[in-house]
Amino acid sequence: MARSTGGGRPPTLEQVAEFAGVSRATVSRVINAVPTVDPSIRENVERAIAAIGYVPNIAARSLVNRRTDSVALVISEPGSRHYDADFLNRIFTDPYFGRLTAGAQEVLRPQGVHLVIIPADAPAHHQVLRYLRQGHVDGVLLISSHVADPLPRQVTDLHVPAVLSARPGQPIPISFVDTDQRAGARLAAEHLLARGRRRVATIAGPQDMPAGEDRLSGFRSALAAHGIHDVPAVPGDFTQASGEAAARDLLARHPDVDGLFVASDLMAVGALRTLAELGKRVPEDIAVVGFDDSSAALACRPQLTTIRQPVEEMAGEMARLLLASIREPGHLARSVIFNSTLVERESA
Amino acid sequence: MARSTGGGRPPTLEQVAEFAGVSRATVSRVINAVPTVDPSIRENVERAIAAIGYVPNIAARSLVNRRTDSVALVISEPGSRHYDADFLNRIFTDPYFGRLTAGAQEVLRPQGVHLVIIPADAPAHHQVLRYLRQGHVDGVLLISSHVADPLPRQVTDLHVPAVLSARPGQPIPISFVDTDQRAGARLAAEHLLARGRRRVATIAGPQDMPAGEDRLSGFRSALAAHGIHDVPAVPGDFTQASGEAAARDLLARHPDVDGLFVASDLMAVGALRTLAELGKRVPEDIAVVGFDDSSAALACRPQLTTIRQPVEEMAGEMARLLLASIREPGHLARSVIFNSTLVERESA
DNA sequence: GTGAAAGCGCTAACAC
DNA sequence: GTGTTAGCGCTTTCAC
Repeated sequence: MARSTGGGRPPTLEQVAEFAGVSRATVSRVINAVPTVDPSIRENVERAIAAIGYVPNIAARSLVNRRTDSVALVISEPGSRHYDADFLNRIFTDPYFGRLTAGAQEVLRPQGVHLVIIPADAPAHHQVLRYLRQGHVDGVLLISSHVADPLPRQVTDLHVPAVLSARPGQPIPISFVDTDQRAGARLAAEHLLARGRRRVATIAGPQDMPAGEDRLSGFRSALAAHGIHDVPAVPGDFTQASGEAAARDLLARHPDVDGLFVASDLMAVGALRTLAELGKRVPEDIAVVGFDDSSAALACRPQLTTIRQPVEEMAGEMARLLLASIREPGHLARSVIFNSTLVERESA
Repeated sequence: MARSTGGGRPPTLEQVAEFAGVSRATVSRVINAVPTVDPSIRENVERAIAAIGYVPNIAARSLVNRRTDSVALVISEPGSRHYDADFLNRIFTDPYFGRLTAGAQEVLRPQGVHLVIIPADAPAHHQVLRYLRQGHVDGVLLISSHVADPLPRQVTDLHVPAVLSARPGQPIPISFVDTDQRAGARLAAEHLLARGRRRVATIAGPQDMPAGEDRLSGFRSALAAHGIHDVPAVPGDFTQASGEAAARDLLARHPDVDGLFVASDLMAVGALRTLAELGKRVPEDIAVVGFDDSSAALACRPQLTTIRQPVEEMAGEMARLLLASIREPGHLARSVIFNSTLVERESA
């Protein structure tokens, strides 16, 4: 690490040893909390460390350890149709990623493991893979939601420990965490039916994402089980703007819809805006059910009835799985599926 | 780096040398693009690298180089009154950070420098400082907006190259980039006046942030220059929800306001929502000017007239300053101030 | 133009 | 319980 001031290099373990009048090995033991060190010597060394302001050099340490005590949260986007800026705007505009980060931090931080976030749109994939191969981090939490995203496979080919945030689009041997998306969509369908809605429709997610597919097919099959077979669907891309446009489109073609399932809260917020413009009352004229239970669900009017995914818990589990596979090489790929629940608020 | 599969360690430079029938030094020269290598040998070595799938071990390299070719974008939040989750929700809900990242990436990526994002709320400050001291990165782009944030000073004390995203709350010797906040606020004031508004008010930013202070004082002093001295102000915290509440508060106390300057677009979007609920037409009844020109300004109705900060360019400049101070140790702290401009849309 | 050799700062056997 | 020693994988003088 270059120092812009101070000229001198940072203190080394060697200097601490000299200062404390012990060997390097002993200092190393103190730093690594090896129990077999005489308490008085330990204390002596700790004083020396404090006096000198010593901090272990991570490069030297990880050269021998092969550990960096840090992991990356890589947010992948395979699409090439978006510019960098659009992608980043989407990330930093969707509360989902904040929840993910919070959940992961919760288990990583107490373990002293650093978390760094890396956005990876298609043009950056190469650089991100290089970052991972170079060994900057011990493992990766990979957020990838497109069926065609090549990154999950490329990351596993690197033999870097990794955990995926959702069922992989293609079958690859990698640990992942997910919710039962179809079951969540079924909850939404049944809630709308219970509210007496029969002319139901949906604003779906992108059909090139497993989550988008599953929520749509789950919704439809739940309705089919109740004899409702004709369910209009308009796809969005999980952004608020797309929800707004999709709702406009949907209502133009099916003005009599009285129940609406929207595959993400952000899109639902957009839909709510369109409905307000069209003079539709929610839930009286149209009941709306969202998906995620993100912060957006509470921030809008009326507040959204939605399908809650326990995102924080899921991210925590991802982190736990990752730590396990870092610490026990040879660890088998494992997957954990969470349940989603219906949160009833004002919109349905 | 632990490998979860494959058992074997990644190939080393030594193996490449053996494979190519040259010395380690030569392979190293090829990798580091040292010009004085015989072209045929170079090619030979490159073939060996490709055949073996060699990637330099970053720990070994940076142990001697003291470079990691990566920098951190640290987003700091000194407040202890917020939970982790609130902070992360704020970050991943405010388009500002995406623009910052995009702007920095634009200059870092072509240089082969990795960028990692690290959210740092108060309880994490200690861990982040440790991360920086350990030398995981060569420098840091520090996003800090609170006057009382101790992180900027702590980071400079580490002697890690750093660039701040705004004028530091306390004077410390650190490079920074900023816009002339007062001048921006003046543009807003003059625009409202030019629109014939005289009963103007403002929803200000937090007064413990220089940006919040400057936008308020700049707005007031511009109006004072035109003989308007009584300017109601209600503070928010730059979030949409706070803008909504502040507008409600403001209008309750000053129902006759006809011009409103809101210190961030996100708050302005919230204010717009309140105004709509109150049946106020924008801009007919109340003209509204935002600040930032974020993506939110375009996504709302009516679209926001706002003060544009060239955030991407600013972040790019931060990255350039940082690279300079990494590459030329002893580099003096430097600051760059950008101009803001008024973007006229529908709301004023 | 290329190779030999000496570290970079740390950890982990292995002796004592 | 502590010290000695041999590397970890790479870069970089310094000879040749």
